[in-house]
Amino acid sequence: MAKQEKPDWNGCPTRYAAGIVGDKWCFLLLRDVLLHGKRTYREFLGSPEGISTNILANRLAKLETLGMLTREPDPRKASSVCYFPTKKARDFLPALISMMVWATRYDEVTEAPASFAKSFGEDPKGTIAWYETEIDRVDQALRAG
Amino acid sequence: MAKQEKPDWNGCPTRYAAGIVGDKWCFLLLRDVLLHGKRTYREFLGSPEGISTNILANRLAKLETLGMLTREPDPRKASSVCYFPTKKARDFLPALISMMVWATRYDEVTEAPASFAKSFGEDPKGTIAWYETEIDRVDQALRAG
DNA sequence: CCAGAATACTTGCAAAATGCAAGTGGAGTT
DNA sequence: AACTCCACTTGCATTTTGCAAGTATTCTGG
Repeated sequence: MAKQEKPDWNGCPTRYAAGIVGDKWCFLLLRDVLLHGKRTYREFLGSPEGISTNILANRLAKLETLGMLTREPDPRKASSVCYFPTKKARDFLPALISMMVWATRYDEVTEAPASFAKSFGEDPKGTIAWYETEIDRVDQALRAG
Repeated sequence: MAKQEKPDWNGCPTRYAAGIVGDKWCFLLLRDVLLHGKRTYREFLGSPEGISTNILANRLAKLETLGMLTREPDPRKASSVCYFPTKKARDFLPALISMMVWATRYDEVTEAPASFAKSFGEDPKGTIAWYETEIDRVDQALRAG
């Protein structure tokens, strides 16, 4: 009557994060949504990494399924679609910024100014709040039509 | 005489991070090294996600190339090998913990106790210092032979 | 109202990455 | 000398990716 050992695939928070962020394209899409104010398919396609159209469609669907994005018609134009970050995605901001701070330190060709890491180190909450405000600005402008 | 536009593949810190962490297996190996004190091939193989041997070898080499791990003979046994986290890897701890805090909030079957996120929220530096101490303990014990 | 452009995808296919099982080679142990 | 343990490597079938082309719906200008 030994208790069934299930393969330990649930429960580990790192593994949970890896399931979402442990994919280059999902990771970069989150950057585009959270940091660069991108919301449409066309904007995502325009990112310098050059994601291909089928992969983009696949990852947008994945991120929607995972509760990171919501897919809504563009109020400005019915033929267009917007992907908005959910609260779950916005709450990922501190982790994303943490990774940027780390990368800024170790990527010798980084574009990010040293002041970025410094300001986050001095006032993490303020830095995050600033990005949240930017997200609100973009989304409110869009939803207003 | 237009200046050559290079495809903007360098410089973005998020992209730099994505190049390392935007891979499920690298991500989980960093967890094993930084959080679970694993150092040998055999220990990594034992993780519940079940990485296969060729992929493990490939990712260990990748992480070594990226300066996240150093490969050294095991002082206890010359036929064995240890992978130690570099400073660059250790400096990734805050980001990793940030992601765990986020995952703990959104993974409804998380194993992590609520107290974990709470203690990190109240004293992030202390939490990170605690993990650093653990890493030192493991590595010093190993290197002592 | 209609031709052409724009947007958000889908499809097909070749190339690359992955997962699995089995094998290799060297050191330690009996 | 035989056996075991460890850290990989190899071969091969399956899956995922990247690229190019195509489709359906919605604007836009004349």
